[in-house]
Amino acid sequence: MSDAQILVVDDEPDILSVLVYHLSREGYRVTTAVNGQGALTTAQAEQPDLIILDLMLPGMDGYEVLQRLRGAESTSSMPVILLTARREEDERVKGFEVGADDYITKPFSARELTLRVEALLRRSKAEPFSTSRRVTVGPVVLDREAHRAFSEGVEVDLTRLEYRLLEVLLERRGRVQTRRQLLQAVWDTNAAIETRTVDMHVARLRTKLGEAASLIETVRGIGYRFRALDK
Amino acid sequence: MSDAQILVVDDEPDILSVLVYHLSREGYRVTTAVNGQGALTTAQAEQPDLIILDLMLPGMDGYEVLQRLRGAESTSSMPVILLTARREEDERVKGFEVGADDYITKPFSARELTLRVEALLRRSKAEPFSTSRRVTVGPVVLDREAHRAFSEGVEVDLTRLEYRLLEVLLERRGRVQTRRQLLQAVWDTNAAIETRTVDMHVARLRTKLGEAASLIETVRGIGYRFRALDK
DNA sequence: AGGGAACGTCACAGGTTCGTCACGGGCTGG
DNA sequence: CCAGCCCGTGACGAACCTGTGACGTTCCCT
Repeated sequence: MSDAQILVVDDEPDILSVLVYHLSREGYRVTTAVNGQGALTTAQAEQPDLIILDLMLPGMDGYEVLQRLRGAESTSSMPVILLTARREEDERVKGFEVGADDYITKPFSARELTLRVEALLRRSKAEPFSTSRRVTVGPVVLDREAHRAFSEGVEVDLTRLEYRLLEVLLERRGRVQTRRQLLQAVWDTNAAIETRTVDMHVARLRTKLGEAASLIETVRGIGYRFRALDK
Repeated sequence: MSDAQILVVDDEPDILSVLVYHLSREGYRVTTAVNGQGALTTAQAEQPDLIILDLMLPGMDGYEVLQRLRGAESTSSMPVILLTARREEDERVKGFEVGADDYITKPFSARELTLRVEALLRRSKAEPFSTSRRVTVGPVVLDREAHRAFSEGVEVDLTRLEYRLLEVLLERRGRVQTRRQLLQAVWDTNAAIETRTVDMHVARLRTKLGEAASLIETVRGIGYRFRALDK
């Protein structure tokens, strides 16, 4: 269904071949790398549309690869799915903070894999957010020029922080945002604020959004996510 | 679809050629410049309908180019799209304050590019404010030729600054204006004035406008906005 | 089912922002 | 030179915003 190119990074031959098999069968062009260094080089050279990255790699681990990807201009916005073992689940927070777009826990089913891949590719094709004057996500509309927000057609009166919080959640819709990430994005850099404060503002925002409140989903143990409603 | 002329300013040959290619394909006449000085000269000489300006330029950077464009009569109202590297969220604010109309972050897609170009050309084709002799927004009327203002049919006696402030707010109606932006627009270039002074003038203006005062909305923590009452 | 951790909600104090008043300096026209 | 109007600024109270502790509720794991 698609001719997108996907870079798969894993040092275990078994897993690698399973991934390649399923993705190829779905019609994706697949490139592989077996360590961090190779991943970085290939990402840079081939400019894939998506990267699937195992956390456990010999030498440079997945976090470091991800961090370096995010640091380089030409790869900073590439969608990345992290691949983790079940026992590494606690690590998810760390992964999201470094900039992962999604997670898959081993063992995974073929269906789960392709679902996530499709979702992420679809999203990255959506119109970019940062420069849009007017943003619409389901019943929620943001007029960034006027600095106004609407929910189901009616204007909602948001404070500065609430507005900014909504803006960030919309901009990264579909992706979980940890409390720390939200703090960093909404409150200016390293503010000395309790992460629980984020909860409070999410609650206030939800109240004001009315029916649309449920679009802000709580991801237990991690943070919050605005449900992606891509066409 | 259009025979508009676009000036593209970028010093990187790769990006420049990509831009030229896509824009030409859409039917635009494209002119190029590779540095700030050339951009200013060409903008002056060719009077393009739109300028796409990279922020990072050798010598004079994009901000300075933009500032000079805005300073010169013949180029002051040209629509400008800034081209920036990802990452710099802060730069966006700076850019808008200097007078950018839109932003595109690198890397960008062809679709994003043409969408923004079209949107901006469409917008600038709407009746330009600067040449209207008489402006009517709801109950407020500005006779720019006679330099007189009316609210609900009765003339209101405004001082020079009050008139200019109202003019700027009307010109950018619907959009939030920060105190700094208002200072820049109303008080000519970098006056050393407290931003709180703006509040005072808004207050005076509101008093004189009578019932229409509520059309000037306060956006807490940001600035002011004249409510948009389109036709 | 029980217990604990994570999350939602409430209330409130402190801080910030804004509207307004008052005042003085500066400019202008007579 | 004077009166009158503009205009910038400090002061202050009111309204609003916001961070936090406390407590209730939900969820998950064992």
